[in-house]
Amino acid sequence: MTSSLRVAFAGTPDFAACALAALVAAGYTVPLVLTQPDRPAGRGMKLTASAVKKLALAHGLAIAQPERLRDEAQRARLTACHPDVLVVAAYGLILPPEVLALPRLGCLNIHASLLPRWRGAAPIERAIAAGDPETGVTIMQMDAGLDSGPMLLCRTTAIAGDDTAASLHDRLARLGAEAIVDVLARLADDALPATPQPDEGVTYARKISRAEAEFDWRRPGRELARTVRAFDPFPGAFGKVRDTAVKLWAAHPVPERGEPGVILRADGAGVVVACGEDALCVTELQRPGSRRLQVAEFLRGFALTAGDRFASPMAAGA
RNA sequence: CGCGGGGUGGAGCAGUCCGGUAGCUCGUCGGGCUCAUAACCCGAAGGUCGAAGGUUCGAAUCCUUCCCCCGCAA
Repeated sequence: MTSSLRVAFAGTPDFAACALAALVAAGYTVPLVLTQPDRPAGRGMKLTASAVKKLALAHGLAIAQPERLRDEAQRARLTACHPDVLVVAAYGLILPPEVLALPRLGCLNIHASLLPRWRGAAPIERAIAAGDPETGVTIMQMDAGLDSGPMLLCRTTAIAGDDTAASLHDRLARLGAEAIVDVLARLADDALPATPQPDEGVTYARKISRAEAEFDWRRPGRELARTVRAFDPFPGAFGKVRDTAVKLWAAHPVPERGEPGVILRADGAGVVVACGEDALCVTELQRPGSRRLQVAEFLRGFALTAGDRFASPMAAGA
């Protein structure tokens, strides 16, 4: 690799780390890596470095972890490293206009959806939950809006019936990494036209909240089944039975009917819960303190039977 | 010191508060019943009760330290 591009990087979680790894592997000079400050996280709330920071440390790259980028002082190190381009992936900070204008070739963002669909925070989860047949990654030139900049390159992938947020995340992270390397190679040749995002088809992928992880059983089983996959591994769809929050990790819709939330059957084949339309057959679950278990094993330690019912969060909140 | 649950034959759990060498469901193996079966009946194998130390005549059970798994909260 003989590229002379100086590629600064800004990102935080695994999705971003995957891209950074690809840039390093491709031989680019990465003069500075921006990532979120270490935060208390996980059990014990210990201060934890981001995935990007760990990778940067492993490669001996310079790291900056500003709280914000509004002040000149906070941008000092970025300015000083004179990047040709700044690659941004799931960074978690708003880039002010001054930063967007700083690199000679601008700022490129790796976004995990086929823009303009699913702009925003949780594109992977929303695409699965919505039942999209396919999704992908988009490399775009960043502008002042939220994921609204002109597109340089898209890579698509079909969403399989058994894809979870985890599996799709990993696939998109790899696609994104390949795509950004591809774009940078062509960017140098100035051979990459930017396509403005169409006004049609814009949707926003709002952040996944804990509240929506608790199932409203009045929704169709088909939707709930997709949500189970969309919320795996985080935050994990769950329902409350016998005063216990039971997480649902695998489920499929079945053509049965009943009062929403009521368990129609519970055996080694699955726990069948009635929904708004059809029913949901849950085949992998987890109770607090325990691990994920296949139904048969789960039922040995937590006896659910026909007639038990999952609580309805909406009714309780009203 | 963020809060909390748990590690018991291959799997999932009970027993731990009120110490006395372990039980349930399932699986496995053998036999039986049956046209047949993932069903049913009879029998068997299989556990240093996460690790180390301590208290005790005696510890899965009480005390100390450590390792591992997980839920909440971020």
